[in-house]
Amino acid sequence: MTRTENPTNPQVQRTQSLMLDAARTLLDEHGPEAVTHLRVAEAAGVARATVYRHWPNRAAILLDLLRAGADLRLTPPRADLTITERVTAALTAFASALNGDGGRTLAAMIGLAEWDEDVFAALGEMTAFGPMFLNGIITAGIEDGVLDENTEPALLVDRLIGPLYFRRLLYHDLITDDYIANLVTTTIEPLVRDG
Amino acid sequence: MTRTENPTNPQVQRTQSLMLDAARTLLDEHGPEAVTHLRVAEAAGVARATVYRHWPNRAAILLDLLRAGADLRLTPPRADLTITERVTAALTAFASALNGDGGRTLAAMIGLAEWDEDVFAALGEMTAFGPMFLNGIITAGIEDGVLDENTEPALLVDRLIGPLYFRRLLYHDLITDDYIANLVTTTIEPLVRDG
DNA sequence: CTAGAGATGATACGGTATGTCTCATCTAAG
DNA sequence: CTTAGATGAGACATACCGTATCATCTCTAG
Repeated sequence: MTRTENPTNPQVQRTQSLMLDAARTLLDEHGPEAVTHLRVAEAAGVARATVYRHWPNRAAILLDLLRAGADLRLTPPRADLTITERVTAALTAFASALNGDGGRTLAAMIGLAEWDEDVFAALGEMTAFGPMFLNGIITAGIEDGVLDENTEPALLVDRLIGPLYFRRLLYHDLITDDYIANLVTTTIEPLVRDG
Repeated sequence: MTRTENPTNPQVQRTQSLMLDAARTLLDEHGPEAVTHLRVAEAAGVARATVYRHWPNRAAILLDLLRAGADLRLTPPRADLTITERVTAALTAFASALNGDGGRTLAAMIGLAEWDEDVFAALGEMTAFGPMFLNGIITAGIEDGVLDENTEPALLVDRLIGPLYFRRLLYHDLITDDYIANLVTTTIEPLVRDG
């Protein structure tokens, strides 16, 4: 088995792209256990040996797949919005990722991360940005005197994001705008100075 | 393959218990993918055919395993406690389940439930009791006039339990009493009448 | 206690997946 | 055009899977 080494080679990029697309479809439709060298090769129209040349084992395929799923893009918070509006915007972007393919990917990662530290690390990278982003909004709110000064940003982030994960992962619910609005109102409002 | 039929037979109970113990160890140590007929048979000191006689496929083994993990026992809420104390007690019991083997079982189920509706149903059964229990405490609090009358019990349950799942599943954190205390205080206090 | 029903152990079998290897063919770049 | 490198096709040994058979063991009815 000669390993593939040159990532700039367009031939390599093309076959790798084919395989990753096939692997992603397999993951979405049948779960992590379906992502196997044989099935990826068949789905991608590629020789089985080629899949082995790119990834020595199944975990490596999944890792590449999961890392690519970490494309949560949040627009910077606009200064002209209230703290409630800024938090709502962040959670809405977050929820749309959870409602889409990101939710399934996340569920798969949670199941794997418990026994695979590489997946756990990838899970950390993938999910770190959202909470960090929210933390920034909250910290700014405290410094600006808009939020109660005794607020613990980290805990508040958990209290805002936790319910979204909870509903998505355990009930397979879609997160609606109404849900986010109620969550933000009940969670943030008591912390807003005066009001 | 002659299927095993009589569950009262002590011989059946003994071998089944051996196999389930072995399967649980495999699940805890190596994850759901390690729970296979062959490995269960080897670990249990049982013939491979016997494992097939009890469960036709791997999903069936996992289901029996996961269902057995749903033994969350909560003591009835005591009337002499405040609403905060009652919620804290419930969350503490809940957290200790998450901190123990229940956390890994839950992570495994979340990963599987996305693509297996039987596991999803089992997940629902397993996790329904905690929220229902909390919901009862909260509803009683509202009826007694202790909590704000505009409180939505279902959302409040999400806001209390969601953060626990979030920290356990995504960060592999142990849930401490301090964390629960802070969570309950910040979440419940604004809803308590007068105070 | 004994006889019979049922459960298990041991083993065999075909089918399939896995991981590696070889070599012919194809593609990209000088 | 030439050549290094990547892929396709297939072979190969190994391992796992699901099923079947039959002897042996265990429980229970009588």
